[in-house]
Amino acid sequence: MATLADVARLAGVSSATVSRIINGSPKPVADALRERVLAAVEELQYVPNAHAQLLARSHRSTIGVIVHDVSDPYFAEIIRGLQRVATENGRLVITCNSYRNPDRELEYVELLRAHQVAAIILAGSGYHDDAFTAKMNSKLRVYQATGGRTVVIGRHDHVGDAVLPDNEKGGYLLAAELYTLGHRRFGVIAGPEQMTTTTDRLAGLRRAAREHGRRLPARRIVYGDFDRTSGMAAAAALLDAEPKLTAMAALNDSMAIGALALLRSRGIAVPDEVSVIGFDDMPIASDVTPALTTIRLPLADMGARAVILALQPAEGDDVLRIVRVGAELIRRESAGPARR
Amino acid sequence: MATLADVARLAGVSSATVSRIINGSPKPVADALRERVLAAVEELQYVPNAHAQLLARSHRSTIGVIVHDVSDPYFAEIIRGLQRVATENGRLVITCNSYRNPDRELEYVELLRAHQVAAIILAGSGYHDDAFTAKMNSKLRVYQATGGRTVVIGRHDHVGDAVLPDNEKGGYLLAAELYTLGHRRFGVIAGPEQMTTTTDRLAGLRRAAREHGRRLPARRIVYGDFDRTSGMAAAAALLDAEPKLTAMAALNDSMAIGALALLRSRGIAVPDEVSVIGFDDMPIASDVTPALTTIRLPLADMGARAVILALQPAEGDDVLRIVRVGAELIRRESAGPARR
DNA sequence: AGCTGCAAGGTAAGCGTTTACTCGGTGCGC
DNA sequence: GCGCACCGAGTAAACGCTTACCTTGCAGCT
Repeated sequence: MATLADVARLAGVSSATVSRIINGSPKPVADALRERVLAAVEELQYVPNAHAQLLARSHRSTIGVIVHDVSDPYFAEIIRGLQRVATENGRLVITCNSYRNPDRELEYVELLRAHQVAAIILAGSGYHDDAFTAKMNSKLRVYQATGGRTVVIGRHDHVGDAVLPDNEKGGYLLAAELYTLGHRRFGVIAGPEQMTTTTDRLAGLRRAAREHGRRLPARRIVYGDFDRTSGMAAAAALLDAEPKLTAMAALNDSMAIGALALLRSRGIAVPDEVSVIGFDDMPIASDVTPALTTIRLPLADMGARAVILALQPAEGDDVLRIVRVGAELIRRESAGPARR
Repeated sequence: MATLADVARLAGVSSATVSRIINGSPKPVADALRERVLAAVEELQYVPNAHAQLLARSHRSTIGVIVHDVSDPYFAEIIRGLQRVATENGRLVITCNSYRNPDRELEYVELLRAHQVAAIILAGSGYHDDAFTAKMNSKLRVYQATGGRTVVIGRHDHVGDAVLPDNEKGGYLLAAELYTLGHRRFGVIAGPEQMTTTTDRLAGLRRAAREHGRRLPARRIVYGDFDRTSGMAAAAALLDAEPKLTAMAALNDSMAIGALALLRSRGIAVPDEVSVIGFDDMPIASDVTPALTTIRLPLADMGARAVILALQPAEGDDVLRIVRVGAELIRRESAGPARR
C-alpha cells in the first residue's frame, strides 16, 4: 500500500505538507504544491491508513451500536434512524449483532472499546439478570471513565443516557383495545421472560386488566422468543389449552405473524373468530392478511435520538438524560369485536 | 484509557512480556509473571487499542462487505451466512450500505481500503454502466495489487472471484411456471433497468417465452425499484394499461408483496383472478396472504461461499474463481391456473 | 542596515502495539 | 572448570499518521 511518505516523495514535499493538504488543515499551502500533491495522490491511488490516523489523532469519531440482530425489522428500523443522524454528523457507525447472547454483548463492549469508538449505543432490551447487569455496568463505567459516552435504548438498569420507549403504555393500549372490543379471555404471547421489554409490556397489559376488574392468569401467558416460529408455537399452545380464547396479544409483530400463520393453518378466521394484536408496527405489519392491528413505536426516531444524545456532551457531570418516546395504537384489520 | 505500558508498569514487567501474554505468543513466559500481568489487566480493565494493533501487525484480518441495504431481507440473509463463516474464522466483518448509490459504493471501497480490510465483498447487483464499472474495477485492481482479495456476489463484470446466483435460470423457472399454468399475457414488474439482476432475470423470462413461442412485449414490463412501494405502483400501471392480465411476475419478493397489496386494495382475488410470482424467497414470503409462490435463491449460502472464497488464497495468480449457485421454484398459493 | 513579524514549509516527537534482536543467567557436555 | 546452547525477559525499532515546534525567506519598519 502506498503511504503518506510515498506521496510526499513523489510530490517532492514533506509528509507534513501532504497531511495538511489531505486533511484540509487551516494552514495555508501554496497552490503549486497542492496540485503536485493531489496529482501524486491520484497517481498512487493513495488512501490514508485509517488506523494510523486514529492512532495519531486524539479525537474519536465513530459510534458503536450493539443490537440483537440487524435483520430483525425492529432493529433495522432503529438503525436506519441512527445511521441517518450519524452520517449527517460525519460519524461512521459500527454495528454488532449479539443474537441475544449476553456474553456476546459484553464481548462487543470490549471490542468497541478496543476500536476507540466515541460512543456505545446499546439497543435492544435488557435482561433481568443482576449478574449480567452488574458486569455490563462495570464495563460501561470503565468506558465512561475514559471519556466514552453510552446510550441505551429501551433498558433502564444501565448507567448512561437512555431513550426509553413507553412499553408499559403500549401494553396498556393493547389490552385496553382488546377489553373495549369485548374480549374477556385472551392469551398473551410474551417474549423471553427475563427481558425487560417483555416485563414492561406485560405490566401495561396488567394495568389495563386491573382497570377492567380482571387479571391475566399465568396459564394464559406463554413465553416465546420474539420470533415467528415461537409465535406459532405459543399460539398453538394457547389454543390447545383453551380453545375458547377470543383473542391473542402478541408482544411483538413477528410473533403476531406467527400466530396469524397458525390460526390460518387451523382454519380459524381472524378477526371473526379470534383477534390478534401485535406490537412494534414493523413495516410488513400492514402486508400480512389480515393487516395487523398493532402498537407503533417510533423506532427510527428512537435511533436518531440515541445518536443525538451520544453526540451532545453531557451538560452536568452525572446527570443522565432520559428521553421518553410514546407508543400508539394502530388499528388495522386483525382485531375485531369478541364473537364467542 | 489504560495502555500496554500501564499494565507493564503495574505488573513490573516490560511491555513486550505483556504483549506476549495477551496474544498467547508461542514464546514461553514464567507462570508467576503471567499471573501478575493478568491481574494487572483485570485491575485496569485493559483492552488493547485495536488501531495500534492493526498498525503494528502485518496481517489484516477483518472483512468488508458492501450491500445495498442491510435491512432488505435479501441482503440480511446473505449477511447472516457471511457472518457465520467469518466468525467461525475469527474474522470481523464491517458492513456498508450503499443504498443503491454507485458513488457511495466507490467511496466505501476506499473506506474499506483505508481500514486495511483483508477482503472486500461486493454483494448486490451490479449496474450496466461502463463508466462506473471501469472506475470500480480500477479501484479494485489497486486494492488487489496490494494483496487485498475481492469477491463479488451476483455481478459478472468485476475483477476478482465471484459467487453467481443463477438469476437467468430463476427467471426461466418463473416464466415457465406461468406458461405451464396457462398464462399467456402476464405483466412483469422488473427492478431498476440498469441493474444486472434485472436484466439477467428478464433474460430467463424471455428464454421461457421463446420456448413457448411467445415474447415479452415491452409494454408489459414495468421497471420498479425492488421495493414494496414501487411494486404497488407497477402493478397499478400494469393493470391500468391492460386490465385483462392474468398474472404478474415480480422480479423480487418485496415488489411481489406490493403487487399483492395493490390487488387486494382493488378487490382482485389472488390467485383466482390474477396470479403473482415473486423472486428471492425472503422469509416473509410465506406469511403474506396468499403465501407467495417464488424463486428461491440460497442467500445465506451465497454469503458463506463468498467468505470462503475470500479466505482461501487464490491458487494460481490470475485464475478467478466462480461459484455458481442454483435457483429453485417454490410453489405456494399465489399462483394458480389462468382463469380469464 | 538591522530588526521584527509573518507566511510557508520542514522536522521530529509522539500515538500504542508487535516483534526482531539483544542480553544475562542456567544447565550441560567435555 | 570452561565454553556453549538455550531459555526467559527486556530493548528498541518499526507501523503510518498528525501536529507542535522550528527554520527559512522575505516584506515592512525604524
